[in-house]
Amino acid sequence: MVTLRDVARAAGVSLATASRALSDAPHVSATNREQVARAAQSLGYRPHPAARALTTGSTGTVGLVVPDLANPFFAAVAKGVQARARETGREVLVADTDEDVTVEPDVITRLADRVDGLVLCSPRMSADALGDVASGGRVALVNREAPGVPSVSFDIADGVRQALDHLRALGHDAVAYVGGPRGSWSDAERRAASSALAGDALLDLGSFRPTHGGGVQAADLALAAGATAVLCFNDLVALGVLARLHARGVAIPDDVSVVGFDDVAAASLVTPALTTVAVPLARAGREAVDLLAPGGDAPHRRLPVELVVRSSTAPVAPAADRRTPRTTVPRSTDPEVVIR
Amino acid sequence: MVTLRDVARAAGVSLATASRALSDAPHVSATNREQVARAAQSLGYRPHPAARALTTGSTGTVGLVVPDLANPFFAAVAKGVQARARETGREVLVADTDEDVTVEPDVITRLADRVDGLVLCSPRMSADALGDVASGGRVALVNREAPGVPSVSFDIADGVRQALDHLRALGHDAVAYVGGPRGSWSDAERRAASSALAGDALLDLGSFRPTHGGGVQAADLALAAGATAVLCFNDLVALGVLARLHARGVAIPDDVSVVGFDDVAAASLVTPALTTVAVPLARAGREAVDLLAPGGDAPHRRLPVELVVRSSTAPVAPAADRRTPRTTVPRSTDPEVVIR
DNA sequence: TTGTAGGCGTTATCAG
DNA sequence: CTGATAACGCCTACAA
Repeated sequence: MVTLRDVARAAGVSLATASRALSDAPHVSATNREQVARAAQSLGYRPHPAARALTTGSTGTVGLVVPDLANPFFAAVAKGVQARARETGREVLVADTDEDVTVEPDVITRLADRVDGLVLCSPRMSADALGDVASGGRVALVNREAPGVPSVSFDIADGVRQALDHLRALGHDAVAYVGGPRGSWSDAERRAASSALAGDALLDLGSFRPTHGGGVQAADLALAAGATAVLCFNDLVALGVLARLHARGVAIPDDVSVVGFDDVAAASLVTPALTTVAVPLARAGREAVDLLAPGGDAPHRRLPVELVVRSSTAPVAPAADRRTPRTTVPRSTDPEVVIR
Repeated sequence: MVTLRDVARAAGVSLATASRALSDAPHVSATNREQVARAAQSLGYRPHPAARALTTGSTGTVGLVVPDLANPFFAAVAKGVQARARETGREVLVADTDEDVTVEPDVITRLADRVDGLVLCSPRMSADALGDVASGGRVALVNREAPGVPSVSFDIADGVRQALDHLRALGHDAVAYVGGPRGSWSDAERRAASSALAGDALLDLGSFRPTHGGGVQAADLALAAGATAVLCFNDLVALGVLARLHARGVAIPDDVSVVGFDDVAAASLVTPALTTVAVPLARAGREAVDLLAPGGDAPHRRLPVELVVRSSTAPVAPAADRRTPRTTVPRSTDPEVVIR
């Protein structure tokens, strides 16, 4: 391995001068600066990260904690974090909690010592615990807000409003809400917004796992409740609703309209393409790493969202025109079912 | 910050003893060992990673380079890497090349100095370049093989065989292959296998981008070629094929059968559910981090794959029964289209 | 078994 | 402007 010592020797200067030259600090003659640069170049010198970290106290890496890397929502945020970190010359250390709240503190501590700052995406832990963590060093939240901790979240209330306005404009008066996990910050936001906007007009179907399966489960409830439109916690759930409604013989969007949240890649690829509230995931990731910079207080950035209307929503059909859902649904592994 | 020095002082022993005690090295009296442990515990001592790295030369982190974190294939591998690293007490530093071959070397060098080992997933760079990189330190490949470099890949040939056998058993004789990117190692594997197995009986549709869009494009070609079954480079492509065939009014699996590769999550959620070759992605990630251990030579592990038959494949229909594809396809944003 | 001391590669402080 | 030199926190011969 080639050290700064080697470079200094090759350039015929002292260690100190070499160091200053390379970190283009002031007080270095132009000639020396160049000598050193040349020597470093030709020797292929690369500063030792650990040594640098030891003296400066800065590691040049940011940490990222997500519940599940395989979830497209978090993957998108991770891409943003990664991209911004790279642009600013930092590396990113990721940790996946596997959706397990109880490991969050452990994961965070393990990472904390190795990074300059920590981006916590959708942490499930309590606001208090979050406060403690944040007091230990620079932390930024994504898709979660907590007092005293910088965060970048989304204007969920506005997203709900856009979705509801859209549905109302199409004539839907019986719209159901498929909730996300209890205790989830972003579900609370959606609920608060929707009840403020629609009040009792909204059929609350309850809380579901934020997965395809959760949507399947919710779809039957929506049907039983006589909903003509369904607003879902996220796209994965919406996809599950779509699949189940289809299996039960209800036409989308003719018989019922479905709206998702997030605008994950799959939303636009599915048939019918999903109407959903697009959320700037990657941008959130990028901004979060910028919030890690020591700048002053704890800003709460709220990114704008936008309803993208695709094919899963349409004007309400008169009740008489709606097919009645099948009560028996064929096994999904049976090829016969899936003909369309 | 609490250092080893503090712990030693609190325990009433020297630095060296404290160090030995904590790394449970031999030659430490039981009492001292316990004293130190207690002190460390109560002070909340955590060894400084950089300092440790500086002396030991080992960072306790593994690097992971993937083309695209948002691609479910790579996300699954990343989860495996992450899980295994965590189990073995290491952290993972990820880098996303954004599918850009030209940045691979740069990304790799930047990471190399900060990690004990590097997992390269589906690198696009040349075998030679790969060899150079690997010579610089411990490297393991995933979904790619190169002489002299440890790797874990998949038994692609067997996957192709299983898919082709399945299709043949269903009576398909006109099966088309939708290829992946030129120069891709795994596409080369598929091609080699399929031509060895089916020879001219297989209609080679050419190379396509390994995305939904690539599949859309390929679908029309498959129709024009009169294929009754389509084998795709991966699931994303297969999903594109499905969507396009559907849009053109051809029934799946009645009119044409479609097979994917990878068994990404979306494959089982879509309607009709996709028949595909399941590949142990997470396991590959895990095994790759195990290959990073200094053990001897350069093993090439080849993981078994398995065809999972779902609803996108069925026996060939007599030609007379097949609908003729639409020649005009409605805009995908038109809700009318997507009724099913 | 224990402690002392040197060194890992850098940066930063201080005299020159 | 430059060069010794002292940290940074930890590990590990080596000596006691």
